[in-house]
Amino acid sequence: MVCLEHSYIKQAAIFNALADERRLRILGLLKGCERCACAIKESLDLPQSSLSYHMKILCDSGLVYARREGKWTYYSIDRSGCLFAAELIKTIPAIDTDCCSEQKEKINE
Amino acid sequence: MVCLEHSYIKQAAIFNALADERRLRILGLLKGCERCACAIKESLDLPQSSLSYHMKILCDSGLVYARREGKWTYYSIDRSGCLFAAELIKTIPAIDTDCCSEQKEKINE
DNA sequence: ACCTCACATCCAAAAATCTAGATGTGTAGA
DNA sequence: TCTACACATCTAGATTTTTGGATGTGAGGT
Repeated sequence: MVCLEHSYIKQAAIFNALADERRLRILGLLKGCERCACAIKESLDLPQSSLSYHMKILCDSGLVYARREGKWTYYSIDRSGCLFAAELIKTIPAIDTDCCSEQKEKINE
Repeated sequence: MVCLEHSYIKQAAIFNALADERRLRILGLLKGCERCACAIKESLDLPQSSLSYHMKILCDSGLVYARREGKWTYYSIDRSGCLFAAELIKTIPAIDTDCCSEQKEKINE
């Protein structure tokens, strides 16, 4: 059983990685295909250092996986990280609500 | 069919609302039960104006619903907003990947 | 009408994030 | 070993976000 209380900071890091238009665009580019930094850089038209900055945020959050091959770095979606993120967000709407049942009774009055 | 390309900004706003430890904590408090601002304020030990600021971000993102009753404002999870967010994040891991099939063939060589 | 309460909004300062040029690091080829 | 390349990291400045006290607003209560 995971203690959500102590993982809010980690959760926030994941959502923060998703909270940027360019990073979402990068994730879109990585859908299904590994790409090297230079390819992403050209697609998004970003300075190299800026791309590197955003890639680091995505990798640190666990959403993206980086693989070094010679001079190139290939990035790809980290499936397990993304599945974790999807699980996280599923817990938020709280479709199955058990707390505050007394309040529900109030509403039903 | 939704054009994801043009909705990255809206998506980013939703994830941005989730990209903060305190806001996640607030969503945790709201799981299943409506709460008034003062209750949340006491749980999180935040100045009133600061709480109001975070509640506005959550409401603007569509994740939380605010209801006025007399002097009090009651907040609750906006289920449809959260379901939309869950749908969004589901599209990111790209479990079903169709693009770049030529690259997959390369890998299989 | 006046007061208080619950909350929203304003505002200036503080903190965090982002940008992009400069520099550093590791790899590969000559 | 020298050079070029691909990318990471550093850095200072720009921009954005957050904070929290002050103030505004609307709903009761007296």
